Amino acid sequence: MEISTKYNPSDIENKWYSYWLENGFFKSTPDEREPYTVVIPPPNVTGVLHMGHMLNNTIQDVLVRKARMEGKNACWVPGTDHASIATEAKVVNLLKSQGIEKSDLSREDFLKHAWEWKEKYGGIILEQLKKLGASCDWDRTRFTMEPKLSDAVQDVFIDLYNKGLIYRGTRMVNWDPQGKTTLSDEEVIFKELKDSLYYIKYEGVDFEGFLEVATARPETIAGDVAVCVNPDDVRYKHLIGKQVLVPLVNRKVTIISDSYIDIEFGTGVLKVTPAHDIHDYEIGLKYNLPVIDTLNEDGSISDAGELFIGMDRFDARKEWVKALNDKGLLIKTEDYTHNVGCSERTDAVVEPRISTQWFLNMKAFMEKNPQVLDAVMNDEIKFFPEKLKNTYRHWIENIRDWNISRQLWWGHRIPAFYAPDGTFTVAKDIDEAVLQFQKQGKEVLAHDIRQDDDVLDTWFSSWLWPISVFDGFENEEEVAYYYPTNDLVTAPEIMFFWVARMIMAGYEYRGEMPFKNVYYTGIVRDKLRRKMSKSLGNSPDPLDLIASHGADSVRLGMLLCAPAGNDILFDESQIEQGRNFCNKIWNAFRLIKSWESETSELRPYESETINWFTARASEVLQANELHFKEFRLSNALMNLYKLIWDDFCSTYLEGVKPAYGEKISEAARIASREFMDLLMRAIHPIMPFISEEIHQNLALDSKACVVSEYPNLVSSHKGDLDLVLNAITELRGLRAQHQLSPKITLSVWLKNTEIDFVPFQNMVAKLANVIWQDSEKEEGNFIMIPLKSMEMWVKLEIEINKEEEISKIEKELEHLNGFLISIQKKLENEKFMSHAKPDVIEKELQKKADAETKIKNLSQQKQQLSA
RNA sequence: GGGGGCUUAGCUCAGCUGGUUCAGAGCAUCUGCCUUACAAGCAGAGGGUCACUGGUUCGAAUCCAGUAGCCCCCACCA
Repeated sequence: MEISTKYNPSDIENKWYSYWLENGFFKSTPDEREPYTVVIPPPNVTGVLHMGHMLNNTIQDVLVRKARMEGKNACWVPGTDHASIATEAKVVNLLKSQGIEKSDLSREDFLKHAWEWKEKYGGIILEQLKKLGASCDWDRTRFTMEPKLSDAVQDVFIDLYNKGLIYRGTRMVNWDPQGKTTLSDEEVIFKELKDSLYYIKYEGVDFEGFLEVATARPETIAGDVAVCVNPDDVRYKHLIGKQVLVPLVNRKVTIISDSYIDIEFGTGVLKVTPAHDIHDYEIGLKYNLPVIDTLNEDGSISDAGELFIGMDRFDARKEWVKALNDKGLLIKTEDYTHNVGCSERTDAVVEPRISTQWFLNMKAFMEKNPQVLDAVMNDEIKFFPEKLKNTYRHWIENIRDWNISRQLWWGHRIPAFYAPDGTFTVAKDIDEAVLQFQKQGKEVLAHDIRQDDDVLDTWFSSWLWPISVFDGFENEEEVAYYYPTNDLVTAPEIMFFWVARMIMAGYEYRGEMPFKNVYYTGIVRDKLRRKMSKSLGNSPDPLDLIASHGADSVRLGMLLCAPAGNDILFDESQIEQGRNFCNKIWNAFRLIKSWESETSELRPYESETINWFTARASEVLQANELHFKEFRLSNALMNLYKLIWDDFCSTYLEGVKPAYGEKISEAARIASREFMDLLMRAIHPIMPFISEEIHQNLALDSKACVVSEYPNLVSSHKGDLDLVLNAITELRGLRAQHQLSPKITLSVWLKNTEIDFVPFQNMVAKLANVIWQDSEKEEGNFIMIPLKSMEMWVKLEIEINKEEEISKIEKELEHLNGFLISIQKKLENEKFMSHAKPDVIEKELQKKADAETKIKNLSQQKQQLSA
């Protein structure tokens, strides 16, 4: 049957993916083999595949597939994250579009809607990963909010509470007025905003005149409880202790002093608003000032705000400015650029807010688990790229308490229960809570008790992922085998959110690291270095790319330029390169497939070519082992790309290819099929589909490619073919240089042959289109090409410009002589001879000898031309 | 403000412990080819003061210091 000249991925990909699933090749159960484990960074359950996922999961798949082929028990655990705030926001929006407000729903009803959403959209992203070829053990798919994982989360919360590491406290926290929840410090992103700085009059009560206060937030003026100056500020020293009127609300507040105040900034006078600024809050605590919270949870002005009650904070700001101006209290307005914290999820400007929340005491935790930092610093857990170790250390060393409670419904509800008197206990369920209260001597019944309304930060479940996906909190069977996992592939931006915390949970609950290596991928950007995002519209849909070019092409395109930690500049042309490569492979396969053989022994050039390629392939495979170990996947890929395209297709196949009308020897045909298969196995982790197709088609063994052996060749016998290839390249170059049509046959003869060239003559004749002469042709124009110490003479059918040739040779001679002199100088240099290592000197001597030979050859050639 | 990193061909990047056959690769460009696997191909070619300035060394793209530009992380002065 005729095979198409183009590789057609779509049918092939579906066929083999189903085949792999049907045969259970991705399944893993503990056995006597060495485990190789990867847990997927669980994508948001409501998410869809974007380019970042593509990159990330392609890398994981490469690692997992290679390990599987190396005979390890490869286990890649997939799953999704409930993504508390992100999912809840989506559900809230969906309901809103149906005219339903979250506030109109009970917790139970809302959760019903949320689960419906999850059931409907939750599997999409995993289905998309299958299109990419991801070889996850799908039977192990987990979800962070499924019962077992939820149990683990609650148990851990209770355990940490009992250990005194989790506490409930009133602190200034980050408040997202849109999500109406607190956020951890990591969920706040600072963005540069252009605002105004307003200079406002605070009239003196018991002194003449006024103080000028600069603020960016006039809408919080109603929350002012003092103004503060630096005690050393000569402008205001005499006013300390006196009073001013808070504008518009006319509250009398005292002028206090604190060294925190920067004399240089603004007017050197700070309005103290403890409810709305972390530093003001601290000053308030220090001087025992009241707290007036002028904002509601949705960011509108509260009753305590007195003016513009109910208005949104940003509208209220404008109104305040207008009102201040009307009263003549606004002195001036300056443009002001500063950084403002925004919610990672909702992008709303975050408000500092005093609130009672649950916290994890990180300092105490770290003191208990010093390995969390040490293991990374001493490379027990290796980071790729290594430079991120510093970032990690800095964060750990400056770690602050982790706010783990969220005012949301979608998530793991905090297992804390409150008695009517306001005291609480932490317990697995309400019955246990009753028992605990009773132990404390409180007579409460179940219906008197109220569970905490809040849920836990999403990452409070994700940090258990490498343990909980193996049910490691309830039985040892699987976790003992699979844990610690091997490689984690993730983005640097979630190093603190997730990676660091998994390491923490790992040491706390397993006494061991959760993974041995962390590969941080870069961000996928477009050609203009902009981050690919939905909102910018510069991100292609990965599924479209797969549909039009094939998964293998997409995977190759992604990996071609994705060194660890470097951003990848994605361009569809890279995928075209992948597609071209697939075609190249495909056509090599077609060629081999088409060969008819005859039962003859290996011809000398066939056997030389086979030896040469064996050595080349072995060289590349050896080098790649190191590349893979160091996660230099793009290097490994490039090596394979060149091995297949240049060494196999351009050299090997052209070398053994029979001349027109002739047949290949059976032995060479078999060798070629074996090489083809070897290359397919080598490239399989990167391009699983085309390699499986060809491997199965060649049918050299009964195993599927996906579970066949990863090739490991050891051969260093390269033979003399390099010199021959050199000759071919020279001849082709000569032809191109003189614009000789490939149809013209050149006459060639050799002098001073140092190897037996005869076996290769046919090959050279075929690939460079030459005919061999037995002896010198004394007539006509000829040119000498040096091949090491050999000389190859070529008779040209055209007139050559002797002077041009001579000047070319002279130029080269000049260069070589310069080179020779520099080496000679070096060798005469006593310091070099005494300092340099023997092998370096040896090398230099060899260079010298080679240069001398070349010079000799060229001089001779020059002489010949001049004659 | 603190910390880290980057600067090598038009583009994206390799260059591990210093040694001028290490100045490289892929893509792009140019030239010639519809050669009986592949024009999504084949065969050739051009292209870089390795950011700048000093220093260490017999020898520096490679080590050190400073300068300039870019990037990332952390902090977040009203």
